Parts: sequence; C-alpha cells; structure tokens
Amino acid sequence: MSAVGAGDLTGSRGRIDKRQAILDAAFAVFAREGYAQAGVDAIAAEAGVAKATVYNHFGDKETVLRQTVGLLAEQALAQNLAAVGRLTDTGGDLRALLEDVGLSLAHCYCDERSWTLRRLLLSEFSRFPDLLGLVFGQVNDRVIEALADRLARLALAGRLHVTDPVAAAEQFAALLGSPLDKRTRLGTRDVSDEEIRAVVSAAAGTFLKAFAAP
Amino acid sequence: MSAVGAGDLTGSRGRIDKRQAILDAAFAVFAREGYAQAGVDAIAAEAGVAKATVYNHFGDKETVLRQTVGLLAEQALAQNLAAVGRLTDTGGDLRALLEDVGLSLAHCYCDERSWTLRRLLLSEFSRFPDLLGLVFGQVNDRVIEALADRLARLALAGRLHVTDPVAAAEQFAALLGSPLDKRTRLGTRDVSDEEIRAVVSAAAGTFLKAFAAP
DNA sequence: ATCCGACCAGACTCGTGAGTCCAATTCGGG
DNA sequence: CCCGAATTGGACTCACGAGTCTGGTCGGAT
Repeated sequence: MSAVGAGDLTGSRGRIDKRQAILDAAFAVFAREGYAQAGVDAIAAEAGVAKATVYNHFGDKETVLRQTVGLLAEQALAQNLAAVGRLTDTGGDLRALLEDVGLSLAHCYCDERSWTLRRLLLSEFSRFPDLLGLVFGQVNDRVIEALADRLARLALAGRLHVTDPVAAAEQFAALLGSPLDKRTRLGTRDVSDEEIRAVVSAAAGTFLKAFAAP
Repeated sequence: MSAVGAGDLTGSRGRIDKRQAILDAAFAVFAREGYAQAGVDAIAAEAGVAKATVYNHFGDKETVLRQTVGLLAEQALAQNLAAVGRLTDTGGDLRALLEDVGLSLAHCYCDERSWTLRRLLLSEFSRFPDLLGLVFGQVNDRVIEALADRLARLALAGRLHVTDPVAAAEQFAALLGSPLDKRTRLGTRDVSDEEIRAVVSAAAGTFLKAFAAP
C-alpha cells in the first residue's frame, strides 16, 4: 500500500507522511464521490488531517487528483509489466503458458484498486482529458508494446504465426479485457475466480486458434 | 435528428416541442460539461427556453438526465440491431459478409452521438450506476444476443465452427470495440475511414481464423 | 372577446464547497 | 531546552448552482 521513497515512518503517528495519508484518502474519496462532489474537507477528514494541511502539500484540489492518479497509474503499470514478463517460452505447453499470463493480467485488471482507478479516470475524463491520455499512452500502450515483444519472440521461435505482433497483442488484450468489463460491470460486481478463469481460457483458446503455428 | 412521435412542429416556433429541444440541449450540455457542472440555466439557454420551462417538463435535473439517456440509448439500440440484421448468409464470401457487418457496427460505434452517450454514461456512472446497468443490460446484451443468433445460423449452415455462439459474439464485439476505443481515444480523436476499415478487417480476419469451418 | 395554460425573464432563497487566514499547538533538530 | 516549521481547528469570504416564485406575455380553444 504505502511503500514509496525515502523516509517511510508510516502515516499514523509520524509528523511527516501526512502526504501519503492524504493521497490514500483522496483516492478513496474521489473514487467514492467523484471529483466534483468530493469535498477537500472530506478528504482531509478521511486522512485524519486538517484541511489546511492538504493545501500546504498540494496547493489545490486539482493537483491532489493529478498526484493521486499519477501514483496509482505508476503502480498499475508495474504490475501489468510484471504479468507480461511471465510470458517466456519454456518449451512447454503454449496454451498453459498463455493462460498463465492471461490469468495474471486478468488479476491485475480486476484488482479493486485497478478498477477504481479506471472508473475514476473515466468519470473525470471530460474535465481532465489529459489524464486519460496519460494513462492510455503511458500505461496501456506500454503494456501492449511489452506484450507484442514477447509475442514476437514466440513467433521467431516458430511457436506462433503472427505477422503484426502489436495487432496481435491488442487483440489478445481485447479478448481478455472486454469480457471482463462486461462480466464485472466495470468492476462493480464480484466475479468468481472460476468465471475469470473461463474468460481467460476462452481468450487464450480463440487467440491460439487464430495464431498458433500450423 | 429529431424525428420522434406525434406532432413535430420543430422546436423554434412551435409552442409544443420545447420538450425535445430541452432534451437535445441537455444532451449537448451534459456531454460538454458533465452532469455536476452542467447548470440547468445553461441547458435552458442552449434550448432557447426559460429555466422554469425545464422544471415544468421534467421536475428536476436528474429526470432530465434520465430521459435524455433513455432516449439516446433507444436510438443506439435500434441502429446496432439494424447493423446486425445485415448478417445473413447469402452463400457468398463469408469474409466479405463479416466485414460488411463489422463495418456497419463500427460506424454505429464511432458515431458522434454514440461516443458522446457512452462518455456521458461512463462519466456519471458513479452517481447513477443504474443508468449504466440499463444500457449494458438493455442495449449491449441485446446486440450480443442478436449477433449470437446470426452466428448460430451460420454455424448450422456449416459455414462457421462455433460451440458457444454467445461467447463468439462477445469476442467478435471485443475484437471490434477495443481497438476502436484505443484508436479514437474514447471518441475524442478522429479516425480515418481507412483506419476503421483496417480494424474491422483485422477483427474479421482473426475471428475467421478462429471460427471458420475447416 | 375572453379565459386558460404554457411560456418567459429574472429575482430570490438556500445549501455547499473551494480556498484563505489566523491564533494556538506540537514535534524535531540543534 | 528552545526555535522554527509543520499542523491544527475553525471561522470566514466568495462563487456558483438547484429549485422556487412572481408578474407578466402570448397563443389557442370555447
């Protein structure tokens, strides 16, 4: 949860680290009420901090939002890249490998924080279009790119038959993400692990039928 | 654009049809500013109507939003169903058929009104979760269902090899929608017709590689 | 001609939330 | 042990927007 840079005498008692407490609280409150409705008072209260302290650290409400989103996006990116990193040809069953990676990605995708972040981003998109741009460009595209790299290597090894690795990566992501969006109603409905597994399996199945080497 | 029920002495002069003018204006303003920011004053101004008239017709701001979204969702559903309806086995080239339907669906999906509606829905989702539920359930699911029906018939005719038509329909939709989401940055970027065509072609290609009868 | 109901302009109430200010307090380092 | 920076609670200003009300206008039906 916390775990950032230098001095980490975590929030509760330390005189420092109000900052992190505020960011956590802001995320919770923004997610719960939306940017416009969320009062800075509410954020301060949730963080156990005076309103003036929030302004000391961030200057204004908008900056609080940007910092919050930026931090979360960074974390999400790291998680997704780690998941994609598992896609390494071990010479074993290709389908099992794809399902393993797909499952890791699906778990990143369905993580509570992840859903909340995405919902927040979508909600405030009209007010802060650049935020969505940042996340689309910096997170989504990077993950696709990393996935494409791995797929290209599998293709070189003769295990897949893809001509455009980026397109294939996009399609794999689509096959994974869209059904999850629908099943979870944008993360507002719990899905059993079996259901996730079924989605991943279907995605991997279709992907392999389309791209497995002959 | 307007074209609804009974008396359509369109907005400007007629004593009636203020209602439709208000709904149109509300859609524009909500889309531009988001629900929370959009003032009823602004909606009234955009509709060329007094604020009191808005309250005469709808009672409160929330009702204005619900009616607006409901109307638009209905129209979107009709358009999508029409597109799916084109998926009829003519005995000709299956790929061309799929691309034709895919293109029709993509055009529905990329229509300005369609994007705006979806963005509005996503934006206000935290405040009105039931609205998204309505659209997901009543529009999205129905389209998938209709598509599944058509795919099932193609399977019966021996032209496709699908075991679960609904899953296949979902995947086709995913292959179509996700790349469009990304390319158009949720509809905030114009995409050339060639680009759309390329997405449709890629989707149809992957779908057929996975599901074409052997 | 006249009455009714929809419409208009704009003023008004009321609540809410951003951002500021300040005097009192508390902690951390020297 | 003391200084300064961070923090605190709370009061305060200011702007904005929902919803109400009023007095008056206009068109159409009887």
